[in-house]
This record gives sequence, C-alpha cells and structure tokens, in this order.
Amino acid sequence: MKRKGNIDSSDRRVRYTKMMIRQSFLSLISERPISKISVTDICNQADLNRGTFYAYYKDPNDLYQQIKESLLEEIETPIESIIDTSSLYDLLLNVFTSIEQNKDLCTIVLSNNSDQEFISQILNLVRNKFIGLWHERVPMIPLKTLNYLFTFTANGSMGVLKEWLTNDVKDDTPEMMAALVEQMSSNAFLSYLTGDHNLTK
Amino acid sequence: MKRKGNIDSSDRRVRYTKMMIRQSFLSLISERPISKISVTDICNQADLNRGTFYAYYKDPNDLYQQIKESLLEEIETPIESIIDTSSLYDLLLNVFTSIEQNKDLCTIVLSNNSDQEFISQILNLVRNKFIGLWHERVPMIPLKTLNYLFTFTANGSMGVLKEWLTNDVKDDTPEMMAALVEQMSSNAFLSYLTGDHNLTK
DNA sequence: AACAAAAATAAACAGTTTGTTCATTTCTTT
DNA sequence: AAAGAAATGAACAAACTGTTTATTTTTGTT
Repeated sequence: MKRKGNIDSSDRRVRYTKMMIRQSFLSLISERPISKISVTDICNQADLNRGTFYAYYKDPNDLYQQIKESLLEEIETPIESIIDTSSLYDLLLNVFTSIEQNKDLCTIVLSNNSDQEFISQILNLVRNKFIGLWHERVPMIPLKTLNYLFTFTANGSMGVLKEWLTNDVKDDTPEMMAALVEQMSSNAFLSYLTGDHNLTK
Repeated sequence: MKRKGNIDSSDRRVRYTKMMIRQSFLSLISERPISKISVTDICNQADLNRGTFYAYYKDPNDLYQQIKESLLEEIETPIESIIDTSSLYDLLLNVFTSIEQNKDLCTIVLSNNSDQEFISQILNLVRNKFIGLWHERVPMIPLKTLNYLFTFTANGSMGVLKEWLTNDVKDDTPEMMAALVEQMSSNAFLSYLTGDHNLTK
C-alpha cells in the first residue's frame, strides 16, 4: 500500500494507527518471543487492516527497532542531565528507583531474552560522557583503559540490576543497591588512581 | 514422520543426519538471525528431506537449544577443573586465549544478538564454585553480597570480553586482557576484605 | 551374504502467513 | 463543503509449516 502523503503524521488517523500497532505489539511481546508474533497477530489485536501495517513497517522486527529507537531518544536527555549535575550514587539511585516503579515494563525490556544490542546502545548513550569526566580527573590513564573500565563497570552494574529485577525486590531497597553498585564500580578504578597501569605498555 | 527405533543413535545414518543439520544451521546462523532461518532452508543446505528434520527437532529454535545444551556440557568439566587448580589470572588467560583461537565461532555465539540467557547459563556454571571459594576466604561477607559481587564481576568481564572480540584484537594480547580484567575484578572486592559492608544492614 | 529393522526419501495435503495490489469507503484538514 | 489522504476489504500468488503416506535405501546383526 503506497503512501503518497506527508511523512510527519500530522494526521490524527496516522497517530492513532501507530499507537494501536505499538500498543498491540507490546501486549503481544509480553507473552511470546518476537519471532512468534505475526503481522496478522498484531493487526487482529489492534483491529486494523493488515495492509495498513505494511504502510508503516517492513515487518514486526522493523517495528521493534523503531520502538527501541524512540525509547532511546526519550531517555537520552534526562540521563545526560543527571550525569552532569549529580554524583554516581545519585544517578544509580535514580535508575534503581525508576526501574522499581516501572517493574512490569522493565522486566520485559531487560529480561533474559532481551537483546544485548539494545542494552549496549543505552550504555553507549553515557559512555563518552563518563570517559570524558574520568579523563579530566585522571588524565594519566590511557583512553583505551578508561574505555574498558567503563565497559566493565557498566556491564557489571547492568548485570546486578537485572538480577535484582529478577529476584524478589522487596528485601533490597534501591538505596542499598545503589550503594553496593557505587562501591563496586569505584573499587574497580581504585588502583588506577595512583599507579601507572597502561594496557598497552 | 514417526520414529520407532532406539534413541541412542547408534545408527550411522542418524549421526550423519544430525551432524548435517547442525552444520547447516551453524552456517546459516552466521548470516542471518534465527527467526529468518526456515526448516526448508536448513534442509536445502544440508541436502536432507524436510520430514527428516521433524523426526529429531520441533523447529529451528528447538535445534538451537539442543546445540547450546551440548556446548554447555562440553565446557563444564574443563572449566571447573581450571578453577580448582589455577589462579583467577590463569583462568582468564585460558578463556581469552581459547576465544582468540576460535574467534569465528565465538563471535557468533557471543555476538551482540546472542541471547543473554545462554551467557547467564555459562556464568552460572562457575557461580557456586566461586562463591564457595570466596566464602571460605572471607566468611564475614554475607552470601547475598558475594552473589552480587559475582554477578558484577562476571558480567563486567563478559562485557570486556565481547568488546575485545568485536574490536580489532591484535593490539591487545590475551595476557594484557587477562591482567586488566583480573585487576578490575580484584579491585571490586577490595574494600569488602576489611570493612563490614552488609547489603542488608 | 542375507534378512529384518530402522531411517531417509519423495510426494502430497490443508492450513498459515506473507507481501502486494486494487477499488471503495471513511476521515481530516483547511 | 470539497479535496486529499488514510484506512478498509477483498483478492492474489508465493512460501513455509507440520503431518501423512507409500517407497526406497541403508544399517546392524546373524
């Protein structure tokens, strides 16, 4: 179905259609893997003509990519501003609290079967910012080492976060988790703050 | 196609068929995601009748699960014996070296789109072993904290490993990578070795 | 070497899903 | 109120699915 009109979806119908498609898809993704979700499924649930789907998306995976993209854009600015104005602990506390408040959605997005690529994209949102900050404070550490340090602490933190989300949350408060992760991350840096540890000698 | 015979595949034909199916699947998985691999594809590439596939596997994903399972069984024993007899550095060096030697396969298995569930299974192979060792050395740290420490360092190490694999490997030798990861992991523990850090106060 | 058993094959089957097209209807903006 | 854009319903060939048959080939074992 060829679309001739403008792209900016100023039309109320377009917004409604896209909203219904996304809503239907998100409801389906919570009960089965993406590979088992057909265009037919999405359109049945959304009560839309199948041709309409193809007017906007190539296939369910294309839809999924676009949903992730808009999610990334949505969280980029707030996260960056937190980094600029707060401590690592405050950032972590903010993240753990937000996730606890949106546990249902986050469990799906960060679940065991979620794609690592998306998580990498989230981490890369803040990678350069962190490395820049660290480089100012400890310019003697090579950038390559800082990069691996970021990867290590970021992936470690994300792992703890997912485990916390999977297990029963109520025992460990966001405050305790933020403190723990902050401690482990800071420690990972520790020896680099004094000695001369070059990755490539 | 119903199979009436024995399960142990002492038959030469069964071994050949399964080998061809796995080989064909692994070749296809290196060029597209599993969701785009049909039973027809696998059987064309393996030059087998489609009905034969259904005699052994439910669908391509079932095949994938079985491949992962046998891979896990294969690496479990050697990894455990290394932990028992060597230092963390030696274990890491062993892993980085093995991965460098099987770069093609490992890039696929550990790629960005690989499922995190499989990686978690690998890490859980050694989780209890590590926590046991640590608990002997520093019994004052609560088991729950040790568990989060393992999750943090294991996921951090895995992240570094994947990044190393993705980037151009030749600059950083397995020795340098093992030393770096060993250092960061040890540091994460550091403060816990003296102070009284309880996750749940 | 011969035999019975098991495995693989080819061919066919109905049932889905996929993309795409078209004429028609409904809705939105101005 | 009219023009234009979007959504619909219906139809289409193509591909994949899972399963079943009858038939052929290969195997392990006497």
